[in-house]
Amino acid sequence: MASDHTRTAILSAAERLYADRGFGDVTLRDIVAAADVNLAAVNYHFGSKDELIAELFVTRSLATNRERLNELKLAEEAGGGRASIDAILRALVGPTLRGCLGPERERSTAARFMIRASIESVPPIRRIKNREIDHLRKFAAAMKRSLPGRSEVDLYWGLHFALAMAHQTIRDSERLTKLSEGSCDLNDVEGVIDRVVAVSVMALTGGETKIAEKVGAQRAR
Amino acid sequence: MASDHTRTAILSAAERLYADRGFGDVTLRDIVAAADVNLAAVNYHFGSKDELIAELFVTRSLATNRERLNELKLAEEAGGGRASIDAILRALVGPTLRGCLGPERERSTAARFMIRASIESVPPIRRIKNREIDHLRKFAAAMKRSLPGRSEVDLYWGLHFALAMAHQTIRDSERLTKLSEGSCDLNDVEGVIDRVVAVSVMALTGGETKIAEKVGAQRAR
DNA sequence: GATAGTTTCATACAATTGTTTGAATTGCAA
DNA sequence: TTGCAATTCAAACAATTGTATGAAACTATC
Repeated sequence: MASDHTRTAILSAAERLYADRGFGDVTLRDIVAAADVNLAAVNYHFGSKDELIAELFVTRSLATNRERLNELKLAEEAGGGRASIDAILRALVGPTLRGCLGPERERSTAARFMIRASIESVPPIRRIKNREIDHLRKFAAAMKRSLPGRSEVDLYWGLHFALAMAHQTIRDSERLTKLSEGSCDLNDVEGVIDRVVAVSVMALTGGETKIAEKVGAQRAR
Repeated sequence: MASDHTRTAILSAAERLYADRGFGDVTLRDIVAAADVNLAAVNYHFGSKDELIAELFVTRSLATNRERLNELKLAEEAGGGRASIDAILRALVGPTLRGCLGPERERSTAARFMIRASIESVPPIRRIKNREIDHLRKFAAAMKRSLPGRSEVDLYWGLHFALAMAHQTIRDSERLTKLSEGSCDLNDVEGVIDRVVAVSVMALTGGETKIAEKVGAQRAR
């Protein structure tokens, strides 16, 4: 490989086009035109369109996961091996939200690409997301250390809900903005993170009896 | 229209195929083959493929919205015009979750179709979802009546988070099952609803000071 | 039972798409 | 320079897809 020029030109053109127009209506011809390379170059360098998309997604995905684990490590070190549940959840949802939210005009191509990936969910990306579980398991383990008294089921539900709130906020920030007529400030990223974390922490700690009673009562029906 | 036979055959074949195999790889030819009608029938009866998909989705969507509003009305009548926040949120997320969750083998075609629609988010469906805001506004109004002391921003966030938890649970129940190695019982639909509602209620009531402090502190940075 | 309107049908259209091919070009090492 | 591998290129391939067409079949009304 003399110089990655063609390869990187394809990658960045593809990321930008997918970010701008979605996976649905961007063709390889659009990409090679924007990258100013030959059509066959995509298959030569990546094998197929899906593998190109996959490479784009794994790159950004691994970066986010690294940030998450790094924040988790810092939190655990600060807590002498046991991080607070607040810090754990913050490490989980913080990098994703910071990466995708914020003033629309300031959003990087990478951010917009990841938002698209979150909304459209095309097959090659779905396949990769399915392998994300090992990564999440590390957070589940940390949560278990942080809240040893809590049942595993509750922890998993808490983790699930935290991710749900974060992802839906990314995916559908527009709806919340419209619904609230702009009064919910999605540009205040740290404020959003605080909200998601606060609710998640409450789900995992505050409502112990409440949830246990309700779910118990439900099951006994 | 002598008999809707062709029309309904197309609708139910399409719903089943989309439910089973997703929007991505079901063609009009697949649908007409399954419905045992002519290819041109789709364009004749629906105008276009997208309009067919739209009709499928609006039908199910309106049904869910009716259920939601009905539950809301019952709750408000029971509370003398002011429903409890618990009941409001239950009316919001209950119908959707009941419609889409439950034992996989017992799921109706309609349920599986709506799960697909939630996962794949194809353009005609996205367009319809964007018009859902008026419907949600009714729940926001009910919540406002139920929790007059709460700021509107908090209410919108609570509504947003409730829907986030419900939808992510539908969209990604598989991940939660795998992550928890089956210990999170997603077949206990009422139990799931209880969890979502309980967390949402806590988000809207329990943590008032906590969230206010945190968000406030954050904003002051 | 003729007629007008509706519905069905086979077929073709037109455009798009990812992929492949084989030759040309380039870059680098011997 | 020569030779070889890597890369680029134009062109074509092959398959799919939604849609349009115009004739045929059907239905119900008068």
